[in-house]
Amino acid sequence: MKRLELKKGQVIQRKGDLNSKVFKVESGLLRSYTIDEKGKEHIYQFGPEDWIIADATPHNTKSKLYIDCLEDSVVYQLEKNFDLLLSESSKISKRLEVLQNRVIMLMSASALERYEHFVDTYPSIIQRVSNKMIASYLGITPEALSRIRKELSNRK
Amino acid sequence: MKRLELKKGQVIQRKGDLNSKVFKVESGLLRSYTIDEKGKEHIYQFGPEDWIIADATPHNTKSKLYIDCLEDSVVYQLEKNFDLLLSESSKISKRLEVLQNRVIMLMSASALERYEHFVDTYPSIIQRVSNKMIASYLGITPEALSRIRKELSNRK
DNA sequence: ATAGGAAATTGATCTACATCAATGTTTAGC
DNA sequence: GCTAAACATTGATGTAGATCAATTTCCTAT
Repeated sequence: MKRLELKKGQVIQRKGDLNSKVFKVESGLLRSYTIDEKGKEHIYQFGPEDWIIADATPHNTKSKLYIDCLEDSVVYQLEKNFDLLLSESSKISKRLEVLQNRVIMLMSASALERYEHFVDTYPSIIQRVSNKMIASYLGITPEALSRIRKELSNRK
Repeated sequence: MKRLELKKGQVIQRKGDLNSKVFKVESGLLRSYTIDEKGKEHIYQFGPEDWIIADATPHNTKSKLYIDCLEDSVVYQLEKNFDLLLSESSKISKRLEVLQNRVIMLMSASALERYEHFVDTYPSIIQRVSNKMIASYLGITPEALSRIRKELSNRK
């Protein structure tokens, strides 16, 4: 269990890397994301303090996600030995819950609804990342997000 | 760990039920799904033999998913005591992997690409469920799926 | 075998969001 | 404090997939 002090912008895992690590965030903010064939980024998860960030592809196969730091961060790097992870069982069930909600939102909610849900669920993250990144997490373009935000501010 | 023999169509968990069970499929086929405000179904997961189906909302809160049987099935019902689940650690990592792929596909792939991916990944399920259900899993309408299938058959 | 109901298909139209392009506004480094 | 680059906003236009409606095909139960 290695302690890492990381700088904003630092990439700690690349798509295609052998996937054997799990990162536990002590402070700061990480994110995991993919880049598709058109070069577009899709943020899969934000990882603020106390969250776990990892690629879920099988142990020691090529990872599908990049992981980098959105803020200066301190993280613990664990070998992706599931025994360790499993000792954090409440974190796992939390993770499954978050993922389930994410899939349900992506399948059934409009971009506006997904944004409202995101704001309600992760109010602390909103302040810390760009709208471009929030758009990427929601699966929409920054332009679409800008219009949604305008629409919401007009309502009040 | 209770053994249940279930008939096709039987609903074993409803949205709003107290969520404390995990189902392990011995034979047959289950599915979990939500119903949105417009009454539209969105299939979250198929559960063929040897899969685990559960709602990931926290233990003993109201579940967000319905679970029912698409075929006559035999399942083991476990209390959602994560110790038990955790003893199945490879299943958990598999589940996380599947979920990760699902989110990535939903965010970044077209309906056609998602369908091709589904066919490649779950060839055995295609034969066993209606196109309507596959559409629901992919997050599209049956009409859209019908057009995609037509397009694919024309290519050959 | 047959009737009733679900599922699938097809066409016409609509709409949410993407894309492209231009302009304004922050932010970070020297 | 200035400059360059990244980010955000706005407008115009395009498009994938939704919706609605009408058949047609397939099941299932009697």
